[in-house]
Amino acid sequence: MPAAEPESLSRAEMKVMKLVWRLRRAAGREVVAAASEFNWQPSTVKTLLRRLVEKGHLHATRVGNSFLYEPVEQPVPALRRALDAVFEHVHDDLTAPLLAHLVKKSRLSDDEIAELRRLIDAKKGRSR
Amino acid sequence: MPAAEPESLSRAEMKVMKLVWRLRRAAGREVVAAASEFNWQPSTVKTLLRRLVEKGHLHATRVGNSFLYEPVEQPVPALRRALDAVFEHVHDDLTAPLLAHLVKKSRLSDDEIAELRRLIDAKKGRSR
DNA sequence: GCGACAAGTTTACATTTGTAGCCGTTCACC
DNA sequence: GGTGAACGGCTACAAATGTAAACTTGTCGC
Repeated sequence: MPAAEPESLSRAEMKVMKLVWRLRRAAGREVVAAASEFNWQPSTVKTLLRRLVEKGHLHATRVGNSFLYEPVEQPVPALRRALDAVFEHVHDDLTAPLLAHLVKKSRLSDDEIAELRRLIDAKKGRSR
Repeated sequence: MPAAEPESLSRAEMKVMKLVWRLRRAAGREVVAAASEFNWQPSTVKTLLRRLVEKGHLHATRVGNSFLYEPVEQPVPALRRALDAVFEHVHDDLTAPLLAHLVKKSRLSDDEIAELRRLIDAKKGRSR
């Protein structure tokens, strides 16, 4: 059987996932600290962490009296799905302006720029 | 005073907005028809349309016994915000793979490709 | 061993969201 | 002018979400 569709993340849950991804893995306390950025009370963060574990997005291992939380999924695939959702059901005509926007505001290294350019050139001729 | 932040769209509401954007403007009945794509009952669509009007995302004008719904905001700015939300709080390192993914799956015309390429080249040197 | 503190667990609760039924009004046609 | 099909309005309601206080328990220093 194929892996079950990952249960979808609410906005707040997504924010927590991003914190954990940024920390790569973290004790509850660290997530709470990082979440001060959103002005959330500790209990709020705890609730979100618990829900994320329930939904299978985080894996928690007991360490002493606290938990270490680790993302079950890596950020890139997860964010890719989130992006795909935005583009879903959107007419092709809108793709270019949106991509342009993202490219403009992105911060990329020269290598990344070169790679991206290669990808774009590869599309030529195969265009719509 | 600056325009109030547009109230955020729920997932279902976003789907309806995409339908209306696609139709450019539409009578309730047309949206209902288009929404068959999601297997929604007519009342469901009605509720969503009403909420979107309440939230100020759609403008409704009576025409005979029905309404004509028009998007208050154009799709590109709205979708841009949605995309920005995905990238928010995400480490720069992840940007390139995500952009690459989007570029790969995008369907672009040769002109659009050329334009995008110009944008990318413009970033060179100014990179991180 | 005891108390203070920290971490997790339980419970709470208003709001938003997803999903839809039913009712009243309005047209269009007979 | 009556009637039925359309259409919007009102109401509903369970589940998910955002937000957090209160409670419990484990731990570490004294």
